[in-house]
Amino acid sequence: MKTFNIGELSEKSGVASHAIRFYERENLMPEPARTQSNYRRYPEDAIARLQFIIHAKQWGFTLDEIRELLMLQDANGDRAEAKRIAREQLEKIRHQIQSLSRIEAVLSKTLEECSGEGPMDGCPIVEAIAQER
Amino acid sequence: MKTFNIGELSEKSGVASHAIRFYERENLMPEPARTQSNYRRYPEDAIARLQFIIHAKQWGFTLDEIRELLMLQDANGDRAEAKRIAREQLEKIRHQIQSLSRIEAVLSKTLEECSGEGPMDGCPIVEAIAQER
DNA sequence: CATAACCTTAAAGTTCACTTTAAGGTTATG
DNA sequence: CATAACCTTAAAGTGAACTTTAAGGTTATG
Repeated sequence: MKTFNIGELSEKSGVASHAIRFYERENLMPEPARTQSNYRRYPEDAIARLQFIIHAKQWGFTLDEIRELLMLQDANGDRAEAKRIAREQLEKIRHQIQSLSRIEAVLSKTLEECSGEGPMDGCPIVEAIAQER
Repeated sequence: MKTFNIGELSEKSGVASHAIRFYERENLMPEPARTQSNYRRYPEDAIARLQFIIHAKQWGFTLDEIRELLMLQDANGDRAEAKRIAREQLEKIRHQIQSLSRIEAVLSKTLEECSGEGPMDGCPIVEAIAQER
């Protein structure tokens, strides 16, 4: 099986070498084997693990949550736990969508109302922001 | 007209005293008058200004953007500028809603697929995150 | 008139997720 | 065999938006 230096792993995974070391310190990546000269040597599946991290980040998981998921995987832990983490994440995302949608509605309505001409005094945008609600 | 110490303003506006001083350093709040003993003395409209900042933050504006809006107001500047800032903000919010909605769809589908029972090995949630897409 | 509850400043700490810098040691290339 | 291109560590820096701490000075209360 092939093994990689940190630079090669960085290229293959799209994660900067320093970020990989950072993930190691943060217990997201396991400590890899070392060469005689103390260089990190990674097995091939390190690529998949980094890509898991990247995707989980895109899904809005924090590094703390990702660490939890990875620890469950490493321990071949309980699926119910993973489901709980994912469900909490879904809840968070739905909340975000809701509050952003409310803002979107008010902001787009306000923008329609504002001619974009004249001085700030009485500008509907400013007044909408100043509004209590 | 009434004037306030920073603590009273903090209470009335719901913004911590230290945050108010921070906003002053960041040019979001004007330098207020001082008493003989160098205490800040705020006029009543400082409350409205802080509430404007709070609401604009809730709308997702950064402090940089809020500073811009406040400067436009202070200068009684051009409404077209304010509209541009608000339009950019609307664009950002729409983008966020779109990507969150995509994530919501995949995540909720994945959660339905996962029984929540058994070991992690083969868990659809983990596999969905690991997936390239 | 002591002391609690305010106020002042400057500077450092917080969180997140890294990136950058400094000061080296190692390996590959011409 | 010089030198470029890697690798190592520890520590500091980044940015956003504050919060906390330190070390005081001032004002209100019993």
